[in-house]
Amino acid sequence: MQLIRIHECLCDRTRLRIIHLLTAGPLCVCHFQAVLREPQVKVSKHLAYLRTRGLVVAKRQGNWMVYSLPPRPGRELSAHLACLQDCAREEPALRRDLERRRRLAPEVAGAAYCGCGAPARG
Amino acid sequence: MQLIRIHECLCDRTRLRIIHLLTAGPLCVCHFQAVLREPQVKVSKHLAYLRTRGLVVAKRQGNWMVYSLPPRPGRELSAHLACLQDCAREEPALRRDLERRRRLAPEVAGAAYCGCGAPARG
DNA sequence: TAACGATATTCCTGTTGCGGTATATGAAAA
DNA sequence: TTTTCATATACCGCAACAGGAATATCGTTA
Repeated sequence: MQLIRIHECLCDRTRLRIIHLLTAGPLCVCHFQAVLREPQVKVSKHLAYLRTRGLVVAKRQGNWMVYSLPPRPGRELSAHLACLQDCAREEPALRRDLERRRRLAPEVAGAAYCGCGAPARG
Repeated sequence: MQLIRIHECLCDRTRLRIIHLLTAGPLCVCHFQAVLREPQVKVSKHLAYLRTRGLVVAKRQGNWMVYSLPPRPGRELSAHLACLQDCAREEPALRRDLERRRRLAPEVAGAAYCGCGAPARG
C-alpha cells in the first residue's frame, strides 16, 4: 500500500528534511546542498529515492534539476504532508532548515521560483 | 528526532497494521495473531520493536501480554495516529483487520477489554 | 568540438531489518 | 514440582539501505 511507501520515504532524516523543505516550494539540488549542508551525492541519491517512489517530481532547468512535490499529491500524501508541517513547527532542526532556505538568494523565496540561478517566470 | 522513529515504526506493513489495530483499543498477542494471520514470532518481534521505540506499551495479564498505545502519546504521535486513522478508511487491508477484530470474542469489542481470556474489568 | 558546471550513477562497505527455526522465559495448572 | 500455555529471545541467512569515493552523464559555454 502507498502508506508504507510514504513512511519508508520519511523514515530517513535527510529525506524528511528534503520533503519538509519542499512544502515551502521547489528547490534545486545545489540549494538542497546549501540548506541541508550535506554532500552532493547524498542529496542526489535521496532525491532519486524519493523520485522513484513518487514523493517528488523533477524537471530540468538548464543545468539544474528542480525538485518539487507532486502537483496533485494523493489523499494519503496530502494528509501526511499536513501532518509533517504540523509536527515540524516543534522540531528545531526542521525550523532551522526553513530559516536557511529563506536566507538563500532572494528569488528562491518567492513561490514563482523555477530554478537555481534562473529568474522566476510565473 | 522522534518523527524519524515514528516513521521507522510505520514503514513496515505488519507494524502499520498493529498500530492501526491498537487505535481501536488494546489487544493481546494471540489476538494479533488471529487478526493479522501472522505467526507468533513475527507478531512478537514487531511488538518488541514498537515497544522499545515507545509506540506501544505492554502489561502482563496472567499468561497474556496486553499491548496498547501509550496512555498519553506525545503531540507528534497523536498527530500521526490521527493521520493513520484518516488514511486507513481507504485501505482495504486495514479495514479488513478492523472487521476481523470486531468478530473476535465479544469481550474484545468493548473498550474495557483487559486481556485475552480475562473478563473485562472497568 | 572541447571544457565546464550541475547532477546522476556505480562500486564498495558496514549496518539494519525482516523472516524463519529453534529455544528460552514466565505464569498458571495439574 | 512437572507440565502446559502464552510469549519472548537467540541465531541465521538474506535483502535493503546509508554513506563515501570515483566516475559518468548531460546541457551549456567557450
